[in-house]
Amino acid sequence: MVAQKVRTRFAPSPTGYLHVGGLRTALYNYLFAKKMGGDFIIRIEDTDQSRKVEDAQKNLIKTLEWAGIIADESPEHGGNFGPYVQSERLDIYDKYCKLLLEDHHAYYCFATHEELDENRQLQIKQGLQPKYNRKWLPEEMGGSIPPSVIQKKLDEGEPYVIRMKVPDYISVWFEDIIRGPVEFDSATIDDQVLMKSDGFPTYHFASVIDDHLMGFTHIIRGEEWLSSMPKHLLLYEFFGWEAPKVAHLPLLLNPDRSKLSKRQGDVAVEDYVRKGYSAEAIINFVAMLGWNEGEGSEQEVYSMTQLIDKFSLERVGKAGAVFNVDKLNWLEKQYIKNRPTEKLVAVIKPILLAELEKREPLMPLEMITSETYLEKVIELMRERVGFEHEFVTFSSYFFFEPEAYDEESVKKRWATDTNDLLRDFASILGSLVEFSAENIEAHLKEFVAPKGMKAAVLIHPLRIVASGVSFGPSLYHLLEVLGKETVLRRIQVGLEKISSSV
RNA sequence: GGCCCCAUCGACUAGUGGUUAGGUCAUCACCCUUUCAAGGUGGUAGCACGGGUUCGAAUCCCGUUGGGGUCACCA
Repeated sequence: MVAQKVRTRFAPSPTGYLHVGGLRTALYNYLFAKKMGGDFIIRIEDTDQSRKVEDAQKNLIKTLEWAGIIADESPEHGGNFGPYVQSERLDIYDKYCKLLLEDHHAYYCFATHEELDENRQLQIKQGLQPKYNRKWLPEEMGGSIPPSVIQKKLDEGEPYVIRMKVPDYISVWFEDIIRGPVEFDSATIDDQVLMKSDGFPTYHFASVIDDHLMGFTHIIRGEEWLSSMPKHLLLYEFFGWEAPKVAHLPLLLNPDRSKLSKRQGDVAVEDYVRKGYSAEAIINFVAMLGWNEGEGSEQEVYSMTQLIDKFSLERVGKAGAVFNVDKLNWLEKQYIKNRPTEKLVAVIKPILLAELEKREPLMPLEMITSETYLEKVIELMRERVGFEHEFVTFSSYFFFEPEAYDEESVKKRWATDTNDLLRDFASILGSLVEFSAENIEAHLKEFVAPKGMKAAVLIHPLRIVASGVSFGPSLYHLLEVLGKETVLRRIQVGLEKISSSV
């Protein structure tokens, strides 16, 4: 037998942003499909019209693509199994629902919301599991409603839903790729609504039909679906279809181990994008939340290609994983450290240009926006920033004059003779022909030595007047990159501002 | 509450009967150093508990506890 081509799907509902948990589900589906040489498909589950959000579909797909998860078939790019939006497949669900009705696997239910609620309350009060009481189960299916009554209601145009009839006294068993065998008693399964009164199918019904029709070989989804698996299995059985293999992923957790939610931090991928995390770091991070290569591997940094190469569902863990931002931050730094300079230049330049819309530099515009200048800034800063945008925001003194001087540092580093020293050394700097780090260092040491002072007495004040802050790259290199003109100006300005405040 | 799933350092995890229980993040100390990073070295820290099975259990079985999910005309 020729193995069929693997097909997996990510099936979000267009109700808003892409959740990081959703990103991981999509990623695992994608990795598995690509690893197996198969296809990854995006399907939109918009059967709840009331929760539909404008543009959500577009944003979902856009965000996935930003992350590097490109679908082989999707509502945006088409494919041979469309339409890929469930609201465009209504006639299909109708057709299959009729089949179920004919085969007595489903029945009309005219119960009102009030009735259902009442019933539920009663059952809860009695300590029972809330379940539909099958009041509308027709005679021919073992219930008490004669066909004529149903027909009459139908003729009168009474609103109704269609429910599946869960067989009594059976047990539903399946093998989860991640969890192994799982078993349910049919007594615990409700007669799930298949078609809602607005004519739309429920998730359970639509996804089973689509998963079959679209030819998916593997269903990889969150653990929250595990308990509805038996319903889906029953539907496959009703239709006589072979069920796809399933894998239920462990959930992503808050630091307090509850299900990952807002309130305790950001859950939208877009939030992390906005903060400046890169696709590589987020994908890498999310991939490791629940999966690892095993076999003694100690690799932490994986590219998408490597992930595809190494991924396997068998190595996905069973327990929920806490979304720990510390490690994400560390990964982001790893990527910045190793990203090619020209790539960083390309990213930083637009950020700088945007900043230049808001702030006026004193340094020559051509200079600070030039590639060679940006390359130097990157060289000095790449091991000191946590995000790409920090090349501009965290070390803005490479582009703009310091607006203030860190008070505590001034207090700590300024002695009575500091201003004089600074002034004297400025004139030495002014006379330098070669304004290089080595040369600056040599002259500074020469200047300080005969006075019996340590270089630090000048180094720290110089850094503060040059940058406004007490931390940063090597002072000598900082000065070199800034250039003589800027350095002299900043010393001058710094002396004025600081002496007036000290 | 019923049903289902899960359980190794604070976090992510390696580990599938015999290991000084390993790695990474975080944390602490030291080194490097003009600062901040980066880097280096070292440290603190874990098998939830109780029973079995076995010569021997983190590993297998049962129970307890704890956590989570789910019980909608939402997905």
